[in-house]
Amino acid sequence: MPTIRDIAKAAGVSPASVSRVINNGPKVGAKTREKIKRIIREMEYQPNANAQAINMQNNASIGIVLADLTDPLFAKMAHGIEKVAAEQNLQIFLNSGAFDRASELDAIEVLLEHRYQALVVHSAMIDDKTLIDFARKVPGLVLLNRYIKEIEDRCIWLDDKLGGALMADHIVEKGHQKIAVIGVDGILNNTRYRLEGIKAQLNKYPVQFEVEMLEQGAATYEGGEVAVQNLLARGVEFSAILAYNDAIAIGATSMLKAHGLSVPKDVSVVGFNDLILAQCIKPKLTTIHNPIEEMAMKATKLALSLSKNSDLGEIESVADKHKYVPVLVQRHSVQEIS
Amino acid sequence: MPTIRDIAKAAGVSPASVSRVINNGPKVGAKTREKIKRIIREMEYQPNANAQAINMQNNASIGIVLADLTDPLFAKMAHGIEKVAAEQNLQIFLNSGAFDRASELDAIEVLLEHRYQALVVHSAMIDDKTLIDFARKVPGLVLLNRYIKEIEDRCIWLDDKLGGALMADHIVEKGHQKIAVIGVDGILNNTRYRLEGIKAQLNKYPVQFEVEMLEQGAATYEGGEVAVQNLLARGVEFSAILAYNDAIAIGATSMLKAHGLSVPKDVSVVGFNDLILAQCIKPKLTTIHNPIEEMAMKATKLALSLSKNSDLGEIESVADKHKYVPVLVQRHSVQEIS
DNA sequence: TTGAAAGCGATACCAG
DNA sequence: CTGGTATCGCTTTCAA
Repeated sequence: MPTIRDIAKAAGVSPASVSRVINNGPKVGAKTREKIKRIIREMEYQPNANAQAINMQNNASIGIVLADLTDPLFAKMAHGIEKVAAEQNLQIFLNSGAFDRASELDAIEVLLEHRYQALVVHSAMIDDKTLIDFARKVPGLVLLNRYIKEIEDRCIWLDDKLGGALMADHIVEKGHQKIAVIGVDGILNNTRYRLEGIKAQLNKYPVQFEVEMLEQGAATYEGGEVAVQNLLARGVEFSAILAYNDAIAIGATSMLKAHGLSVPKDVSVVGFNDLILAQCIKPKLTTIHNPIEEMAMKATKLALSLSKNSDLGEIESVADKHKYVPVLVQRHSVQEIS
Repeated sequence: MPTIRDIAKAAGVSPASVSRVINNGPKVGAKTREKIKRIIREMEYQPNANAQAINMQNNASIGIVLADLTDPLFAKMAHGIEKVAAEQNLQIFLNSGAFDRASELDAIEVLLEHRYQALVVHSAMIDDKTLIDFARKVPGLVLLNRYIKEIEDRCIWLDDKLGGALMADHIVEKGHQKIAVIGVDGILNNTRYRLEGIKAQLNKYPVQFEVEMLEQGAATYEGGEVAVQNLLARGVEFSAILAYNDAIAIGATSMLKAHGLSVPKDVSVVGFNDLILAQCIKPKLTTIHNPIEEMAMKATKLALSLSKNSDLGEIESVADKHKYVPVLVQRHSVQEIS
């Protein structure tokens, strides 16, 4: 693999000139430039990005950490990030954490060791304190889909509480009183906030939320199945289910059917996220739209601008610009009852 | 950000010793080692991976290029790669191509510039010739989900022709004669091979494949919808649909329903890939299982071993180890007719 | 066991 | 315009 010096030698110039050509710098004669370009092509020279990075004291591409590649929400996030990266002609380096604290930490650390200046982090398992430390240390680090008060100007998050309230509101308005909720295990705050939203909203009506109505499990199709199975096994009565996400909702639907219960006739179901999945099944799922792609784009832009210009004081209220609002999408999995 | 020299100074030793400690090298006294470690922790020193890479002439992590992050198959691939990366305690750097020749090329190029030695590439838009060139140049490059004869020892692929044959076989055995096929646009060979498999198998029966039975479109849910719409609009008669993938199959199913046609009563549908999606819908989709995760794991291991040991001659027949076989999964979207 | 010093591949300043 | 060269942060002989 030829180096810049090999090229220089072959072209009969100095490495300095070659470097100028590589970086489209000025101060190179037209013929010299052409000649160097030719040699570069002929020798199939490829600049060593590591050597470049070591000099420029930074890494131009943008680094991403995602909690879990198998989460379907991931595709939308990644897509959003990709969009703005493409716009700016930047590469993205993605390092996944596989839903495990140690590997999430590892992923961030590796990105830092490579000196990426703009970091978009979607962490599910790392505690607030550690993330705050990282954020303080790295000006271009932005947290996607997570809210931490102390560094809210570095977070892009969804108003999960509102999301929960939206679900509760809708289902109560449709006349439901016995409402089961399927949440997920883990330290994610999303689930906690959504639950809070649900409870708070329910309490505004003469509908109380009882703990036995809550089932926790995995955030997957299978998780939805077992949750319903447990609910049924425990003999709790319900005419509606509010699920933590679409996959759970769909798993729940399928298990209900297996038990002879039809959706929405016998049980209404509400999902969350509004992934494409929600529109593929019958009945089409009523769910909460999660603008995660926009959020990802925003996070990326923010990380990029912070990494370049760490002292650019934000004037506007952070909450206005960084908190995104979920909206209810009515489809056919909820039925009005008397 | 402290450098190795800062640490050395603070510890009153030479950078050489610090380097040895960082790399768990030998030849460092126990107390010296401890002292250095302490200082490293205190000063929050993080080695500069770029500087390391420049010296070691290579990049230990493994690089991945994926054609399109939004493809659901991607999650499974990524997961497979991730699994073996985690086993070996390696990081993965993913660079996505967004289904566009230029960005796929870019993605590979960037990875090469960073001197990643092990590369797993899932390219959909780059032509054979270019990929062959890359493969010749980079010993640790492996093509996932693609077959190129000239470099078949560097490819991990699915027997798409067999996949097509499996579909055809099953549907004909169930008594179908009028069989529509939904393929996809683009230069992917998968679709071509599957189609060949379908045709070849059909021809073994007294069932001819007619061009008007073929519809091409996007490899998505929406693609399936419009394909069915076109089929119907063109007035072609069919009792079965073989789809390029599950998403298309599901989109097709939904559009059929919209036209008052029920699956599998009026029309049988067969998908491809066997993603989780296939089991979430009603009726559960009969499809071809695609062992993409295993394939991804194999590709990763291969890339890793090639990058380390480029002259390790493979003894076994490549085709036996690199060609994966699809298998039919019968569920409920196909009905026997007389 | 330790340190001095020569690279690794590229950039950029300073002369010419 | 062009070239020499110090430098970036780290690894790795080679001596001591």
